[in-house]
Amino acid sequence: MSANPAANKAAIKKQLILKSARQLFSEKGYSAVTMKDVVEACGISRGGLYLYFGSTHDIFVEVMNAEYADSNDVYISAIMDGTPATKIIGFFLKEKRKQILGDTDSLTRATYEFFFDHPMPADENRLRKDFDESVKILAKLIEKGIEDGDLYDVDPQAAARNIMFVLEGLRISALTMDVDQKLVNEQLMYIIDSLLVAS
Amino acid sequence: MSANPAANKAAIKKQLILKSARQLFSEKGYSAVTMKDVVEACGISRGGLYLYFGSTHDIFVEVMNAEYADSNDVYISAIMDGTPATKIIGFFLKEKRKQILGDTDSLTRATYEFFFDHPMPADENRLRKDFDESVKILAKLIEKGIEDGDLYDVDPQAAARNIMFVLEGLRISALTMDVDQKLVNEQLMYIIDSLLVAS
Amino acid sequence: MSANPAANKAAIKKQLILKSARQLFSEKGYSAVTMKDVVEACGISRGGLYLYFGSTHDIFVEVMNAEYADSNDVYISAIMDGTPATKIIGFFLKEKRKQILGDTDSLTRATYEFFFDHPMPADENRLRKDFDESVKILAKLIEKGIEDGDLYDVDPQAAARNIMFVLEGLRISALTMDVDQKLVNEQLMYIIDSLLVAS
Amino acid sequence: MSANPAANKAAIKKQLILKSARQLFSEKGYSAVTMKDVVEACGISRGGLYLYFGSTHDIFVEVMNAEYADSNDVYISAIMDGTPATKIIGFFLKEKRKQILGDTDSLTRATYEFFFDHPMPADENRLRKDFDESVKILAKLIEKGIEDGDLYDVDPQAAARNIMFVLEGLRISALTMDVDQKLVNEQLMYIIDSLLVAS
DNA sequence: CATGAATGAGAGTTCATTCAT
DNA sequence: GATGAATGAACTCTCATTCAT
Repeated sequence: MSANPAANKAAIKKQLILKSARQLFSEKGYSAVTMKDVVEACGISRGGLYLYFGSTHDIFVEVMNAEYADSNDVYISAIMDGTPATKIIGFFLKEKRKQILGDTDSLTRATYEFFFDHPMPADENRLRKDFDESVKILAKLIEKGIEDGDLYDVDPQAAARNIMFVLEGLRISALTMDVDQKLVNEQLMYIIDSLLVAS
Repeated sequence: MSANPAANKAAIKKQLILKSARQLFSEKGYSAVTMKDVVEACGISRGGLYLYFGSTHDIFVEVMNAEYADSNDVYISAIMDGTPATKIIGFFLKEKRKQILGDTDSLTRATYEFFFDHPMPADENRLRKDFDESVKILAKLIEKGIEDGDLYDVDPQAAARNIMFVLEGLRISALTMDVDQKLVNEQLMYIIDSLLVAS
Repeated sequence: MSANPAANKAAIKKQLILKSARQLFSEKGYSAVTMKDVVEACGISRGGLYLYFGSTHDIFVEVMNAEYADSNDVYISAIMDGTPATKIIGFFLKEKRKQILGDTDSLTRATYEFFFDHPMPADENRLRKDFDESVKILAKLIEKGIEDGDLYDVDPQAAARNIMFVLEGLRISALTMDVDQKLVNEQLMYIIDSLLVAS
Repeated sequence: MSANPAANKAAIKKQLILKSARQLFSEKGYSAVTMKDVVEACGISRGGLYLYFGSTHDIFVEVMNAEYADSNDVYISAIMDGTPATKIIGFFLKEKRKQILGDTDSLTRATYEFFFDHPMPADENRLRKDFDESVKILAKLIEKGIEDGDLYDVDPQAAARNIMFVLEGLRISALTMDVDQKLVNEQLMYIIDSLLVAS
């Protein structure tokens, strides 16, 4: 298929680097990872790495781009399928809960560190893009839920953002404050209770 | 006047170091600050710094301890004074808002970085202690507000934690996601609206 | 010619380092030699040295291993050749005498210092191994000398060790006590006189 | 008695320093001991130490002078008392044996290190002076032993030096080569056997 | 005299980055 | 393209030595 096998080989090598680097970033965060670490982790030569990436910054940008790729399509589909909005919101929160608690192997810490070091305006900011994407979907779900009479009549946008900020708060707290499962569960319950019309 | 002028002088020097270091931490975060940076910032000699602190870790711990000292007494007093709970909550949120937005000169980023590197159980964790302290006060205020008939009858503890997680979410987002004043305002409004009994 | 030129080059570099380091150790002893000294002595870069050796300890171990390599084979051969034991013992002592007196360029001091700092059990101890090796050969020579009727009938083992301790005593004394050639000669004579059957 | 109590106080302080320093030298050798070590060991002030000694070199010289003070008088007395020379030689060797094996708390290593760093001609050399002193006494004892018909008719001087070099060899070997009690005993026996006329 | 804070030189070590092969 | 040896800057930490009090 490929007209340029060499380019292909390069792409494969790049993927190898990114995979090893991702592992490192998830273990040590962003700033603690050195080019040397990456070289050792992927068994490539020192000079070789520089053919593909000039810095850990460049590597992380690509790792991050690969990471945050359209993981929200599933909720869109569910709406289309006619699944009740309340149920989908439940799924959504459960998914986020998993991310918050099972933080092994996640890039959360590295991503925060990266944006500490490289502040970026909202429209170029991967973290923000992801946040806004989730807000959009959540708002849509809440809107649907209100239409269905299952949820209180709140401002869907503001409510969605509110939920997302709580989740963001839980996420950073899980990384820094020894926040445990119980607290996360309580908050998810609280969120749902605030929205759900008592039946 | 002093019974021990030498100890006093040492204390003054320590304060000088802590002050310079605080500045650095607020500018560059925790892990980017080196002992060399501190030395240069406070104009003392290389070896001199080591007389007082053995590592940036040690310095930061002291900076942090000095920072998070009893900043919540004011709300307790206000309750005693008979100020309406709703009004105090307003003050409380306005204060947090200032911290979230005016993040120049704050240790937020450094503190997060520090706890990334040094995970600590809740009972030794300055960040968590501060969080819990705020929760306690907020819960008390909400309870009072409910008694006064100004607030909906929610679980004060969970509600307080919910608010704090939103604030925490706003805080990390302000540092990493280019979250602006408008969004913060919106969220504070949303919080208040969720609690306040329509008059 | 070489199947692995890169490894070869590395080996050459290592040899260069070891040669410069050996010079330093022989001049300054073991503990006074710093990594910086070695770097400057062999004209490579600071970081470069660390590619090959992690510490002066590591360097010295290799220097020492290279040094004390099978220097005693010659006596074995001589025995085989049928040279009289008494004559070989004479050679042996003359050789030791040269080492004791011409102590420029020797590792004696550095070796002593090294074992001061790194006490090692007999079976891992290069110095001891060398000592024991010499004892073995000397004992064999003495045994032969007794058989030939040239030497008194002493315990060859104990006598060999006795000679070696005298030599060791002369060695440390030459380094620390300004022991001169005359004294060394006297002692070698004394040793020989003690063994040799008067003809 | 003292006309100058101040000078006395100074002398006491000096003794305190020397005592602490001696301990250090016996533990860590000569060159590893720093002025800082001494300051900490004797609880004196940093500047205070410099009032008495300008360097570890100066301290060690005094420690050494105090150490090697006329410890051989006892043998002289014994000769006068009419104790048989052979018996006194036995005592002498037993004493040396104790020094060689029980090397805790001894300055042997430090002394060797010191003379590595500061080679000194025989007539200013404490170690050599001590050696020669022992030789003198031993020679006298051997001479007496020969007169008494207990010892073979050897050159007392050379024999005495021979014994001393064996002892010196055992001493350095005990420090560097894991030489044990058995070997030391063997050598002392060998020495005695070489001298003693079979009865 | 005595103190101990302060200085600054110097050693160890790690890595980003380059470059000859 | 790919390699990995080599460089040198940067940082950590320790001490001998001085000096104001």
